[in-house]
Amino acid sequence: MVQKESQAERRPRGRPRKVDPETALNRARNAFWDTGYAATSLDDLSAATGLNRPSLYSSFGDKQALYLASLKKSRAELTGSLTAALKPEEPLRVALERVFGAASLVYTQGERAQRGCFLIGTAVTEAVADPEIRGELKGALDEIDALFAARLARARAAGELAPTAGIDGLAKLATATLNGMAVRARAGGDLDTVAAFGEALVDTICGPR
Amino acid sequence: MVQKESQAERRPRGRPRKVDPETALNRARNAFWDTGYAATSLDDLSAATGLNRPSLYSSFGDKQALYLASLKKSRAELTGSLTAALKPEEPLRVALERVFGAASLVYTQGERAQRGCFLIGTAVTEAVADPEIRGELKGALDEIDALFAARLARARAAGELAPTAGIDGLAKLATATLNGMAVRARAGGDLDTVAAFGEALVDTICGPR
DNA sequence: GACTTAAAGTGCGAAATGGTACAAAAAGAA
DNA sequence: TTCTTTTTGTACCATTTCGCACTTTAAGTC
Repeated sequence: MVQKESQAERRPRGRPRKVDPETALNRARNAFWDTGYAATSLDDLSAATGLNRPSLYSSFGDKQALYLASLKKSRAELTGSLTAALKPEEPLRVALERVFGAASLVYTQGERAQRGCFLIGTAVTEAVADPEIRGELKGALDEIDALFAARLARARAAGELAPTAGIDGLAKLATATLNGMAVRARAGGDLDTVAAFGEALVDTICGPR
Repeated sequence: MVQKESQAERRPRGRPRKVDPETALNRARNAFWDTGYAATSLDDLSAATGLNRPSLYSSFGDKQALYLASLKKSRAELTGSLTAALKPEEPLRVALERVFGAASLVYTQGERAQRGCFLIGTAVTEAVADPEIRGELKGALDEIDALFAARLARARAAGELAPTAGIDGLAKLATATLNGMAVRARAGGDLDTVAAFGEALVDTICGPR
């Protein structure tokens, strides 16, 4: 039988949660984002989320499961916002500038220090030893390649790019540029330094302004 | 007084080393390369080098010092081979193809799995929490930018590039491409996949073949 | 052969880490 | 009020980890 939810704040049965799983996951992800998977202890995660270890376990499983949930969420957010930012109703240059401008801002934010992209900053190191993380990372990167390629193909069809433009190659260059920006942000490069990568790529694809 | 070394294999005073520091450092670096700084324990390093923990300590200091030595060595090797590969006597395309071809090969090698670039695979994660690692990483990246930029400026002066070409931007794109290739390799991308990034960049800079 | 030097090897200890068993608490349901 | 349900909180355990004190070994030197 389907339960009817007359009101959204219908309380479940037992003791109420101290913090809802969504924000707990966000906080845990922030902890991983700062220090990486291996260097982030369960005590760190407990302090970051406000949940003690047993509560973390009952909500997310062990440390690796919690990290994988963070990783999948980041991947979903990333591809989602990229899809939205690349919307085809605008000129290619506008879309690309929005993508790389937004990336510059996000990558150079952070309380402790600039953190770059979650995937680049945390999953890349773990990918060699953990096949599941590796697969998730590869899936995300391939997806980003495909999103750029689709948008570039559309631009070429609209006459914004030369008919001979190598769509797949340019798309890979766009993904690599995002990667390079994330790396540079974590290395401490300031906003202008990071943004310069995006501008260089946009100029390369769309021609100098 | 300067000590005269009549023969190169002049033995020092005490018990001979089981393994010379150079190869020990290489082996330790390999261990870090696979699993990253945080996830590589002193026992792992001991097993990898063949030295027990006290010997590691007396030779290199603590774990962080050993890692920093690995990092600095990798940086030196990287900039050194990049300088050599970019030698100006050849056409720009040849030099760039050698750089990115060699990177593809190196990045997709590894016993456990493909390991990419040492800096990207290990230092990027640690850079946020460790200012010393961050500084070393930033120094390496800026140096790579500068090496590419110098070579591109020379090519432009030689008429291989348009006089209007944005040297600094293209150099940053080249560095970002290397970063992206390292990321992709660690994500499990095969040699052709990784090499495609380099080819896309070379075509972009030098024009399609 | 006795002495010195420098490295290897053994073993310990304090702390941190991942994980869990079990009790206490906070809510709704009967 | 009593019972059920679900989460929180406490305490604990086994293992790992980093680091070091101390002994032993292998060489050269006198």
